[in-house]
Amino acid sequence: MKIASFNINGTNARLPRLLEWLESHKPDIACLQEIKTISENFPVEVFQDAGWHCLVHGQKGFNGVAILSREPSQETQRGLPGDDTDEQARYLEADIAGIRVASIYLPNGNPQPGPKFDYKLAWMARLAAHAQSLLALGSPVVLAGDYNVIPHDDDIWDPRAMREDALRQPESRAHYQALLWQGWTDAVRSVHPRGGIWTFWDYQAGAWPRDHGFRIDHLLLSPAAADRLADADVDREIRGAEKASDHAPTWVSLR
DNA sequence: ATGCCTATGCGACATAGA
Repeated sequence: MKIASFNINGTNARLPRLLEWLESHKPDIACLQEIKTISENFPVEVFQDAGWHCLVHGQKGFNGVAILSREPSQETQRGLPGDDTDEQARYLEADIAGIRVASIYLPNGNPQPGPKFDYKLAWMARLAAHAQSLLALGSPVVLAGDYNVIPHDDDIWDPRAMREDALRQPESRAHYQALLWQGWTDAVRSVHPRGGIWTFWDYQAGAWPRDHGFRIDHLLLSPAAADRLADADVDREIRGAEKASDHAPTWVSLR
């Protein structure tokens, strides 16, 4: 059972690349972020014709998450609980083949300090509260998404880079670490404990050819899911394609 | 010290991303 997280940076701009990756790398479940479209305009028929079940939580212009799966999905949550005034489409959750799976697009938080950074930290606190309730299920849960957090200095090509950025602030890292202390396993970190794995390369300044990347896309496993961990990695070659997203697909394989 | 790119929206530049 291969579960992937992929920030596609725009559905319509990425559709051919996305379909190629689904066909060639064969995830069973693909959690998508930044679909950048309202749900009505997500090309559900295209994916259904290719054999995928679709759940979509979109909004106009920005954000938006979706879950594609080979087996049928039962939606369990749309939008992150804890703030009825939050209208940003950043969380979608479903039961698929006996596994609870979430697609997460955590707020970027720049510029910091400021209201966007405050929103990010508040969102992470809400995520922690909901994640705690998911752990109480005792069943396999995978929280897959773009967390917009660089967890460690060895998760970036140069620890001095991004120093003032919301993605590597101590507060952002502390909220991420709090999730791990709840009992979640960072799948890629577990398989590659020495770091040096990137999931994002900026479009600017030749970041991809220079391999100036960092790791912000994560798959967190509940204990029952971590017991089944077989492998985890990044499909980094996808980043080198024409019209690629600035993120690469990141995945975990469960027994 | 700054901008470098890319995608979207009723668009001819602004906003957001990370």
